[in-house]
Amino acid sequence: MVEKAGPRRVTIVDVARHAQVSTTAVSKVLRNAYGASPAMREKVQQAISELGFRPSAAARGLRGQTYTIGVMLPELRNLFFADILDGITAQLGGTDYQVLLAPGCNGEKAEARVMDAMIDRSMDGLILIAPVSSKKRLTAVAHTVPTVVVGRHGASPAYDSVTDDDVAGAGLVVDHLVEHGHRRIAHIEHHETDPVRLAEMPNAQRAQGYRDAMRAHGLGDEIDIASTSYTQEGGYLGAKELLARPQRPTAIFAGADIVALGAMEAIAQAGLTIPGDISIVGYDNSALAAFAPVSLTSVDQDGRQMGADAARLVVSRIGERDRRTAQVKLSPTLVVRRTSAAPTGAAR
Amino acid sequence: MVEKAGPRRVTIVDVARHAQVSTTAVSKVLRNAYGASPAMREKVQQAISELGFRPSAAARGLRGQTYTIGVMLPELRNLFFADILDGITAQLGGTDYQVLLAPGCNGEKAEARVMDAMIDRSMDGLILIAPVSSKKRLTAVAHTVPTVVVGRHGASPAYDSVTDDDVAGAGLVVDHLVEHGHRRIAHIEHHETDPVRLAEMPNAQRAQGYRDAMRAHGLGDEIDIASTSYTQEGGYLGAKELLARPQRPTAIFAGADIVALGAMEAIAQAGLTIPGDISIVGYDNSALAAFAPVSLTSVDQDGRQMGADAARLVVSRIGERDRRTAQVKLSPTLVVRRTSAAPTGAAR
DNA sequence: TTGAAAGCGCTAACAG
DNA sequence: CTGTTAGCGCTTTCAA
Repeated sequence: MVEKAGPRRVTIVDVARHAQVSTTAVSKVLRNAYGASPAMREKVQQAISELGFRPSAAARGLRGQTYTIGVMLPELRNLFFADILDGITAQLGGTDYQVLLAPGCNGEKAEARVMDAMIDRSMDGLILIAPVSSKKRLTAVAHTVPTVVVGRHGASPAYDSVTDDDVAGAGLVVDHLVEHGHRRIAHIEHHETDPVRLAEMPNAQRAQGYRDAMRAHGLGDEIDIASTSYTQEGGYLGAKELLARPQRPTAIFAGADIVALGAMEAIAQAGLTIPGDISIVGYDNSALAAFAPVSLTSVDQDGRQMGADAARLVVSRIGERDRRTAQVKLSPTLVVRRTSAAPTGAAR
Repeated sequence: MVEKAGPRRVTIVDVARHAQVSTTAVSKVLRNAYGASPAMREKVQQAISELGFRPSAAARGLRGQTYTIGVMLPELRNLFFADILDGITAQLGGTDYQVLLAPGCNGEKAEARVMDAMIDRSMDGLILIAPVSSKKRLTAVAHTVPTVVVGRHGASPAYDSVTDDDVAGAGLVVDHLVEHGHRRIAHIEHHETDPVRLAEMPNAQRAQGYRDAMRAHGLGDEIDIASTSYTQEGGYLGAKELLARPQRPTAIFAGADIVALGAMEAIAQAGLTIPGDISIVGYDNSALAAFAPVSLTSVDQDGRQMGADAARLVVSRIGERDRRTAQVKLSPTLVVRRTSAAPTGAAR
């Protein structure tokens, strides 16, 4: 039998009556606010636990905070995002804040819908991970609610940002491959045309870092980019394209681990071996890259740290909305595994 | 410069004034409720879009619905859950409901915290994916808010449930391996002692299905189970244990894809090849299993369908809270890839 | 069909 | 330090 709806929820009024104090007192205890004697706190706490009272976030949201942080991320299948989330939840673990995330925010339209939904629900702060929305849109959102943007370059006066140095990361990859004697190093990038995003999105920065590093090594003529997307399919198609060149590359730098996986599929289909015939390096050092059967050389971004920084910043901004914005920039490292090695004589 | 907080949000009162009607009328239009003429609807809709009004979910939650469905799932790294989520969002795409999920709910304590958080936020319905909480707890939650439990066997009068036939899935695996001539087929299970969970959790059902199928093939004496956990590490340790047997198995049935990955690592470390020396089969057919370098034979559960069913049920229960509970049970299929084959003479 | 008015549970002025 | 009271933005009786 399903009950029609249990006994009415315990409210702050019930607690106040039970503790023989005013609702204000209860409210103050709830928020650890100033102006409540230890004795009063004690009494109220006891009443709260005796009645099993839990404050309604909806009601709180109408006046004050909801103690909710919204996290928007492009997709759940990218395991790197899970690291960021771990960092966020770890940082917020001891606080009263609850993290909620919205799935399926790929594309500008879906992002708008999600950001609106979070604002409608009176969330106290937003952490936007690798958003593709226009800067104008992000700025508008940040003016409405404390916001931290993760994984997008360029300082904003409206929101804090946490990024990894993608130019340096791409440089690490090229350096590593050149050290092993590679010269024909190709890159698979996420296609980008919008000028703002060309400057701000990590994918564009990685492509730029690749170009810079190639030139720094005197390999400007060898620059070869397949422009697809940061998906498994994009990696597959990009690698197909690169393998069809008259002189195929001896190494491919994929802009993301998932792209590297697609590329590995294409390479296997072409009957080539990794790293015998061709080396491949990814980006993100997601859990995937570490899996034994994959063992992908990749750039590590310390997603946990990025998440922790983002959480710290958003809480700080909730407390002080008009402090100047901060830009946190972390340094990547290269994790060498089995997919990269010196080119063989034949391929060379 | 960060603005102190933009101009006050547009409220239902502003809309009513602008459209020259009552707030009641606006509320009715918002909810598509009975009792508003087409002309009135028209006027109100226009005012809403002119002012860019968006209803506050916090305020709505105080009286009516919040149009929010909460999804709780054990972890983000299991890609199978992403499929379920896709099904949920696809099903809810056309409706007014917004899906929000809470990360990091591993363990009974974390689950309790998350379920409470969702109830505190007046969510209209909950979808709990593979929860480990006690049945009593789940029942209590379901009495408070419409709830659908996914991936847990056993009917409840309090909540609807969506499961996949795990006994049948395990049977498919054993059948497949036996057909290829395997006899020493081992299993890595998620350790379970709680009697209720032994009957309800998918992991226990899979182990049971494995035992049943082995006996059905007259291989009762060959039953060999390593009891660890459904994690990559659990797979690694489980495989190590199985490989150390005097007579090592020729095939391992891992209870989940992630477990299979850990096992593959242990197998590679032992200098054995897959499927030459040992076949391995996973469960979930997650995106991971399909990756070229992994190419894992696995049981497919159609997570999208499970998610869609769960979403449909929760919406239906929001509309009709005291209808009898439903149990949806889907049938799994086996996807054969490169990690399973006939045992070689030597190993046999 | 429409609107006035009374809350939902909580917070924040303000008074005592 | 404590309590009274007026809303927050919406939904929902209940009259008109």
